[in-house]
Amino acid sequence: MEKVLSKQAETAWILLLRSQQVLMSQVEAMLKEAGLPPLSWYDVLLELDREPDSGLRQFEIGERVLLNKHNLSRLIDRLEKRGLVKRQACDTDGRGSIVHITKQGIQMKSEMWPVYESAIQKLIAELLTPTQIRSLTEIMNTLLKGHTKT
Amino acid sequence: MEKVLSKQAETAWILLLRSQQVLMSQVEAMLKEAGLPPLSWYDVLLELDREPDSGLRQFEIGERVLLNKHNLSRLIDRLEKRGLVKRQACDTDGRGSIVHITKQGIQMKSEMWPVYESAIQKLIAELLTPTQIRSLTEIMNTLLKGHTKT
DNA sequence: CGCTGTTAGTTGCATATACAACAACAATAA
DNA sequence: TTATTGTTGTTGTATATGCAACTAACAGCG
Repeated sequence: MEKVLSKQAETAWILLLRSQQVLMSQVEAMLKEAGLPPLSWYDVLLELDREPDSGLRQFEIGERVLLNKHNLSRLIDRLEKRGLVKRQACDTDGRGSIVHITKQGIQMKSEMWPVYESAIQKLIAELLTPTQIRSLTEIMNTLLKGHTKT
Repeated sequence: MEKVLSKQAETAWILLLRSQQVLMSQVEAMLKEAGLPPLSWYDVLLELDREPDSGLRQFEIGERVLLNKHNLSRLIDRLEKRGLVKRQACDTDGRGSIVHITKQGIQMKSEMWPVYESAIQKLIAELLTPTQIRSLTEIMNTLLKGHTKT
C-alpha cells in the first residue's frame, strides 16, 4: 500500500480546477464581449453542422456534448427560439425529434468561431510549447479514458 | 505569421474542457453519494480552516477560491444556515464581516476530505505517472500565469 | 465638516442547472 | 393481442449563477 495520496497529485488537481475556472470564464467573457452567446451554444451548433443533412437526435447531441437531457432539452429550446436550430418530427421514432441547424445557425457558428479560435490561441497556443501541448493532450486523454471504467 | 491555430492546440483545448466536465461531475457525484455538500463548500471551509483565529473577510475568501462576491455572499449564507460558518462584525471596517469556521464546519471539512481525497486518488493519481503529474502541474501553472496578463 | 469616489457586501431579477416525476413511444416477451 | 420494461424527451421545482442596482461604510480632499 502506497502513500494515501501524493501531495503532487493533489497539487495537480487543484491547479487543474483553477485553470479550468479561469480559462472558461475568460473564453465566456470574450464571447460575451463580442455580443455572442455562450460556449455551450457553439458546441451544439458545431455538432449539428457536422450532420447538416441528417440532423441529430437530441440524445445524440447529448452524448457528444456531454450534456444530460434535462439541460439539453431547454438549451435546444433557446437555440430554436433564436432560429439557430429547428426540430423536426422523427419518422422512425414518434417520441423524439430530429434537430437540424438552420442557415442562421450556420451563420452564428461562423461568427463565433473566430472569437473562440483567438481565445484558444491566446489562452493555450501562445503559452505552451508544442511539446507541452502534446503532453497535455496525452494526459487529458488518459484522464478521460479512466473515467469510463468503474 | 504562423498558422492561425494549430489543430494540436485546439484538440488539447477540447480535451481539457471535456475532462473538466467529467472530472468535476465525478467528484460531485461521489460527494453526493456520500451525502455530502458540493465541492465549493469544501473550498471555502478549507480556506477558513487555515485561519481559525483571525478568520477571513469575504473578499479574501473570494480571491482564494476564485468566486465573485455575488455568489460568495449567498454561499456563505448557505454555510451559515447550516452552522458551518459564522459571520462576525468587523471592528476595523464597518461594512464587512469576518467569517469564521465553526466546530461543525471543521467537522464537515474532515468528513468531506476522505471522499475528496479518494476521488483525486482514483481520478488522477492512479491514472497518471509521476512524470505526467509533474508535467500537468507545470502546464497548469503556465496557463494560470498567462491569464493574469492583459 | 461636506463632497466625491471607491470598496464590501447584499438583494432583485433573469437565466442556467440538477433532480425527480411524468408522458409518449419503442421493443420485447408472454 | 396485452403486459412489461426501457428509452426519449418535457416539465415542475428547487437551487445555483451572473449581472446590475443598491446600501453602507471607507478614504481622500476641499
